[in-house]
Order: sequence, then C-alpha cells, then structure tokens
Amino acid sequence: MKTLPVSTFSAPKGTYDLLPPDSAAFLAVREALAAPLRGAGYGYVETPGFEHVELFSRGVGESTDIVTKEMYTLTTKGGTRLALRPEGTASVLRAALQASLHRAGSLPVKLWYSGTYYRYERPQAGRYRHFSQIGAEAIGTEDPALDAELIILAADAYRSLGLTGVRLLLNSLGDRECRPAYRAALQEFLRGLDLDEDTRARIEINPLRVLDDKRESVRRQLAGAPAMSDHLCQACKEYHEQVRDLISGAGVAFTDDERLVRGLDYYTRTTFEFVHDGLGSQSAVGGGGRYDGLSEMLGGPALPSVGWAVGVDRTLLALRAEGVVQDLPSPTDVFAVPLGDEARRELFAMVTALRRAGVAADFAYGGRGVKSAMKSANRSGARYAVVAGDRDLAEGVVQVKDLGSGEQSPVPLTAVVDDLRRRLA
RNA sequence: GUGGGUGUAGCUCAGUUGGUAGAGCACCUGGUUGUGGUCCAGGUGGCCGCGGGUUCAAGUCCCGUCACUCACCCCA
Repeated sequence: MKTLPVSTFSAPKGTYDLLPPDSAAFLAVREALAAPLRGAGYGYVETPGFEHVELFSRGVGESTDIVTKEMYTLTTKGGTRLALRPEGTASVLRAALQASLHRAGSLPVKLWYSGTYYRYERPQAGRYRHFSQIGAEAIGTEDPALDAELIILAADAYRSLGLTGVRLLLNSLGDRECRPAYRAALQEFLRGLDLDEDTRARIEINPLRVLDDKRESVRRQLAGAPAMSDHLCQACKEYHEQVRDLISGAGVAFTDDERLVRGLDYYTRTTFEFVHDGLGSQSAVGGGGRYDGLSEMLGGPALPSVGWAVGVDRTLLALRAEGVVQDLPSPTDVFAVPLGDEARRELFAMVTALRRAGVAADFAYGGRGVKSAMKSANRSGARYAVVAGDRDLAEGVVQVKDLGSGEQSPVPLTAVVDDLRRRLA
C-alpha cells in the first residue's frame, strides 16, 4: 500500500477496498455461499452494524478476547454505549427475539445473513479489522439433523466453488449437565502444568480455550489432558453420534478434534470448524456450532439453536491458494463503437434498447478514435462490437463484429437488437 | 500488546566498492482516410515513503519516524 499525500486520506489499518476486477470474484463467492441457504428454507436477515455493548459482552462472553480487547466501542452523546458488531450470531438472535419470530411461525426459525464485522486486532494475512462474513442460524429446535443440515450446506457451498482443500473438524463441548464436571477436571489438570501468567489466568476463566493453544511448549504438556468425549453425558453422546452419522451419510468427511474449542462462550454440544492450509497463519474459513443457552443469556425463552459463519474474504484467499479459477461471466456482451455524431445518436439508442432487452451493453464514450474505441471493446470482454458510421447508416445498417473470430457483417439497424439477442442466447 | 521483514514508475521488481534513475508489464500515439486481440516504432509517467545526520557527492551508509507486511496471540 502506498502512502498518500497528506492532502488525501488512506483507508484505515486493517481495512481494504474491494475494487474491480477483484470485486466480481468477491460477489461470486458470496453468492455461492448464500445460494445453498436460500435453497434450504433460510430467509435473509439484516441487522445494524452496531449494537448495545451488553449484547456482545453478555452474549459472546465477558472472558473472551473478542469482548475484552477486540471490540470497537463508542459512547453516544446521550451516553449509550455501543459496539461495532464483532460477530453475527448475537445480533441475529436478538433481532429474532425482538420480533418474536419464534412465536410467529413454526420452529426452527431459519435465517441467513451477510455483512461486515469489526475486530480490533493486528492485521495479517487473512485477518482484517473489517471483514466480511456470511452466516446461517437455525433457532429454536434441538435436533441433530439441524446441526447436520447446516454443516452439509456449508460443505456443499465450498465444493460448489471448486475448493478441495477445506477440511471439517468436529467436536462436542457437552451441555449444562456434563460440561461443569469436565471443566473442573480440566482445571485440575491444567493447574499442575508449567504455564505463563496469561494462560494460568485463562485456566480459571475459560479453561477449555487452553486446549486450543497452538504453542508447541503448551501442546506437549496437553498430551494427557482429560478429553471432553470421556465426560459427555448420555444425552450429549447420543446427540453427537447422530450428528456424525447424518453428515457421514451425506458424504461429508470430517475429523474428530478433541482440541477444537471455539473462542465464543455461547457454544454447547456440536462445534465445528472448516479449515484450510492456504491462509498463512490463519486456518479457519468458517466455523460454528450449537448454542442452546444463548437465548436465555439474552433474557429470552429457551431456544436451542445452531449456526455458522463463513469468512468471505478468507474463502477467496483459499480459492487463490488452490489456484481455482472462477468462471465469471463477462460483464459486457456487446460494445458499441460509433463514428460521427449521427452514429453516436443511433448507437446510443441501440445500447439502451439492448439493455432493456436484457443484453449487457456498453458504449465507447469520450469520442476517441476508432482504434482506441476498438481497444476498449476488446478490454470490455464483449463478444460482439457494433461499429457504424455515416456510410453504414446511409444504407440503414450497422456492422456487427464477432470479437472472437474477427468476422464482421452488416445487419439492418432495425433488426440489430433481435439479431444480437439471438446470437447471445 | 510483542517480535521479524520490506518501502524505487499504475503493477512486479533491478539498481555493483556512495558518483546524480532503469527493465518488463500496463497506459498513450503512430504504422492502418472506419476496426481490437499479434507485431514494429515512438511517447507519457519517479520529492527512490517522510525527516534528520555523515560526505565534495546518498536510492545506496547511520539515526529517527510513518506505512505496509509476516508471525506470536486470537478467530471468520
């Protein structure tokens, strides 16, 4: 990135501008991720970019890094404390509760969303302070088939993009019955290890997250740590078994990962992460799980729910890392090149008619030479150029040139829109 | 918050023991009185991130600073 002169401004650290032509790939990825959701009964939801701080501190968890050090907060003139949203689930559940969607129709309430999220972190490859996610939530129903549905939808979306290097990690974190005992057993084990001060503090606040430590010195010591799977109650065990069977049955491969703990406190039972090795030091391209207690934490009724979020920019990085070339349609089908004022009027009218007929068309603006205009036609990616001057108009025709083959033929002006529509169909 | 790396043309980068700025791509013009993608010729474009220091002389050496970047950490 270039330092701009002081008279202008550059984008803040950790943010990015999405510009053509890359922005087209971004839109295509977002669409590919959203399409399976729309086809599975999920409705679109959009929530504000900021919320009351308490929504996240209570929902995501007071002890999480997201809340303690990564949230952008502000106080309004009236003294209200707000935070730019660091994630989507708490907002979506809040919106559903506020609108009483869980009472308006049958459960589960299935919602999908797309937006930008904000976390104050040191930027690096695949990690931005402003990033884009697509998410899905199924609210109000406890059913392993629902967990499986969401996992399968995400896996299918990755596959539809042509990604082959996405792996699925799966775990169960237990529920309010069995997690406390496991938590205590884990704490006892961790207190006996040789760890730094920050990590020791984490043992008391959120011991499960110590399991997620990536440092080699810590990992070695974790070898004999008690495993959640040995402490799951019967109900959690059966639930998890069903989830595993259902996704296996759908042909979605996964790896059981005892160490998979997510950084948000609200998760219970099923947790999963989609990881990819091409993102530098980051690995998660998507992740989620079940959050049966969150609604009550926000003051709502018991609404067992499950959901996930996928990073759009990270998915794009994964595609690049794999060298997947997206099949993006050309933004322009026909490019008009007028010679002279009369042709300018006629072809401009033709371009408008083409667009109204559903043909993507563009025009050589600026009145430069033919050669330069043809160059623009070529760059536009259009399949056809339409060239016309006084000579042609005197005969009532325009020249339609196939930019692939170079062949050119006259077509009556009155028939050119239909003619091009046929050729492009 | 803690470390490492890098800042030269729109982009990717060369630039020798300090001697006054270069390539490829892109862009513009012409070779074609009305035709692109190939080819040929020419051209536009640089406070060498910024500030200070050493020196006759700094893109090059030293110090500072800012930016970008990678990693720790954390996560999408």
